[in-house]
Amino acid sequence: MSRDGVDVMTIADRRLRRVNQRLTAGRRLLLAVLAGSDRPLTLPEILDANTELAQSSAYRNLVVLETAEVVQRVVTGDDFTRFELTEELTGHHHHLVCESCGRVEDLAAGAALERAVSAAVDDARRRHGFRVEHHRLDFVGRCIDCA
Amino acid sequence: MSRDGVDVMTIADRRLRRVNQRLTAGRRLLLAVLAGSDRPLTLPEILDANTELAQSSAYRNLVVLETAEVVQRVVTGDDFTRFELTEELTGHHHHLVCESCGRVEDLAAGAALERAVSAAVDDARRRHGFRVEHHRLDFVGRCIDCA
DNA sequence: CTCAGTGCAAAGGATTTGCATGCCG
DNA sequence: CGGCATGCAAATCCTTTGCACTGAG
Repeated sequence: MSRDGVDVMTIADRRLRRVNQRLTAGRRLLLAVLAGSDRPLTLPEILDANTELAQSSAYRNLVVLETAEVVQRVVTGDDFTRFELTEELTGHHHHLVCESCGRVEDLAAGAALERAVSAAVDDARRRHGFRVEHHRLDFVGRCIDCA
Repeated sequence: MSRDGVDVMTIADRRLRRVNQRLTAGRRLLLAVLAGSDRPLTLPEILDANTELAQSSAYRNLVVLETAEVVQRVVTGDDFTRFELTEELTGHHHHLVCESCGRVEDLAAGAALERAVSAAVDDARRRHGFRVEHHRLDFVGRCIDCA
């Protein structure tokens, strides 16, 4: 469980209003599924956990939630895009991507690592004029089941 | 230019043989284009640089080169997968991904950052039983032209 | 009532694949 | 000659979109 469910809904409601969208039943359902997972989920996984919602509505609502900055996409290269709550809701973390089964787990970020990343961000600004907004760090390998 | 062209072909030839594949003219062409770029390229970009090759052949050969561990995919989330030479050929680096225009630039990795990453790798092993093979770090933001 | 949200079905589009042809060894 | 690489065209399949309907306010 990533975070207390009430908080997520409250924040989502506020952010949706900010972009003139409403927190509907379907969106609430999606958020509940994502909040109940400790890893990003594919659309099939989301629908399995939740037979109530049509596939197209799920995709459409995820776009809305993404626009409202409540949900973000995680692209790993396998067939499906995955979705998770934004890091402001779950805390900054990285991903462990199993190249055998495709599974994606969350890994909490450490302070030392983030400090080193900050230095690299400065480097990117200085050497490339690139203004970094955020970063993503994926560790690719074999999960405990596939090892 | 990522690396001396002759080296790339020699290494590619060796690795292709290792998986019972040949270094054909088309594959040589693809490698030359990738070796001549300082950033990962989309398939349309590769074909633009190189009118000689059919789209399907390009895709198919990239799969072969990937299997031979000469080429690797870079997935950023926009419409196209990108391709680059494997890091053993180009050196370890990270990516600057512009969320406005989609452009991807290379950023050389620093020693301090890689040390911190190593520590995180150990952490993943200890806490998740995950065996990390490699990692990818993308900095997402605005490139100098889009800032 | 009105308008946004929903579901179904169809379209879109990057990538993959089938198959006939040609070429390298 | 034999088999693999190639090109064209068609298929795949995740994701998006069109459209008519429904329900909340």
